[in-house]
Amino acid sequence: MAKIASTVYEQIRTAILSGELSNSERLVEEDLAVSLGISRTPVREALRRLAAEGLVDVSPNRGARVAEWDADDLREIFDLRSILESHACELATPRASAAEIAFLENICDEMEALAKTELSSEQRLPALAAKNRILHSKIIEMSNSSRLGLLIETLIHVPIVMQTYKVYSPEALARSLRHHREIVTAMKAGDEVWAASVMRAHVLAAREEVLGQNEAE
Amino acid sequence: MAKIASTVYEQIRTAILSGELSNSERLVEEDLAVSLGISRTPVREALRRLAAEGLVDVSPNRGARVAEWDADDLREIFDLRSILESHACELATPRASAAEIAFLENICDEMEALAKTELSSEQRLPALAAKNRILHSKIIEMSNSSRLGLLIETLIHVPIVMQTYKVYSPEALARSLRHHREIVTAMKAGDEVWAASVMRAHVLAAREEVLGQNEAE
DNA sequence: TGGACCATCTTTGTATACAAATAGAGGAAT
DNA sequence: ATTCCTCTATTTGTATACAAAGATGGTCCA
Repeated sequence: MAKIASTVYEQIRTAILSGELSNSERLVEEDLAVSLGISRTPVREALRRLAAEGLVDVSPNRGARVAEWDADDLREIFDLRSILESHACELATPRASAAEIAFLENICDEMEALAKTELSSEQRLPALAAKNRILHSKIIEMSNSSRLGLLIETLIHVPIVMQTYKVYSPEALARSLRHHREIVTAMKAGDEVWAASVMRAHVLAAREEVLGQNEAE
Repeated sequence: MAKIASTVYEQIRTAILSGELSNSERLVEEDLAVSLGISRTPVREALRRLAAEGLVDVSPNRGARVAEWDADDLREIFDLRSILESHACELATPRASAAEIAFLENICDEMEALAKTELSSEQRLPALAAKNRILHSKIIEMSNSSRLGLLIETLIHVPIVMQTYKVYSPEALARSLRHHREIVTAMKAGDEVWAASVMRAHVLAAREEVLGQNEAE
């Protein structure tokens, strides 16, 4: 898109997803514009775009605020993710090439290796979360349905969802890795029903983990 | 949203969905603005919003065109609809009140009555299509998942999908009505698996009908 | 003290002006 | 005739200006 507008879009978006702008903070066009040294026009465009994605709420004549998510939102999001990512597995399995399966297996190997290292949680979890995202994205990409990918993207681009691994217990993490391995095994075997089922369970397990953690706060 | 911007958004949107703006027509901001007697600013905002919904494609510095959909897009759309609307049935069934079931049964009655009248296709089909949309929307609303509703909305707001009934053969129409009746019966019985299964079949049948018609052209 | 009303100040919505980028027409060279 | 180039005309992207709608704060009255 536009040069400046998409840059500021990315900036605000990253700030929201990383959590540094959360708390239904007000986003005043003029303030953002001067702090970025640009005019209101591209800021406005970026905000409207973020609103369309659901990352900010805008009310007429009252401006934009960072969107908020409660436990019910999270339930909904993980519920839909479980349906859609499971469907992605189903579509991807019969199309998977040997190279793609090898790629997925490699990520599983790396994640298992990472989990065993003596690094602190602060170092390990972001690395694991990154690989987790790559694995999920790859499967979605393999499903060859661009719309499916877009739908899932709009769902998972929510701060808490993006930081899922940060709230995982060691047991939950171990289980997550076993799910991954089993999903890839099922895909390699060409068993799409198996793969889809485990993916469903995998995402629903993540939901329980996140919701439990969230209520504890 | 804004007064003018949302009005023009609705106008362009309706024009696209009704098909009067199809054919990947170019949408020049200035032209739209003068023809509506307003400035480019709200037009621009409307176009970006339509782009976010997928109804128009915009390229940097090159403007907006009405989006196009091919057979593969339709396959994808109906595939995802079948998954999501089926899930809506599953969620809606255990929550359905007697009044809601009665409402759905009433729509089934009306559609069956309409199908039997001697009106010409030109009069009958739009009326049936309208009631069909109400029935599907009601079930989605009953699922009580706002995000699910939004996802489905972004999928079905595509010209050809909106005009599905217009390409139905009499047999396909009859089958569609029987599906509806069976879905409602299953929901009334509290059998969410039954309801979801028929809904899945219902949407996939629509896909075949639309794709068959589309290839024939 | 509490609440309603008014003035003002802030912030959004729209219009206009200007800069940057692209598309298209026309001409020159092969 | 075809291809490539340049120049111009359109069109988009951004900045600024102004109008309209909300928020804010203070005063007056009970």
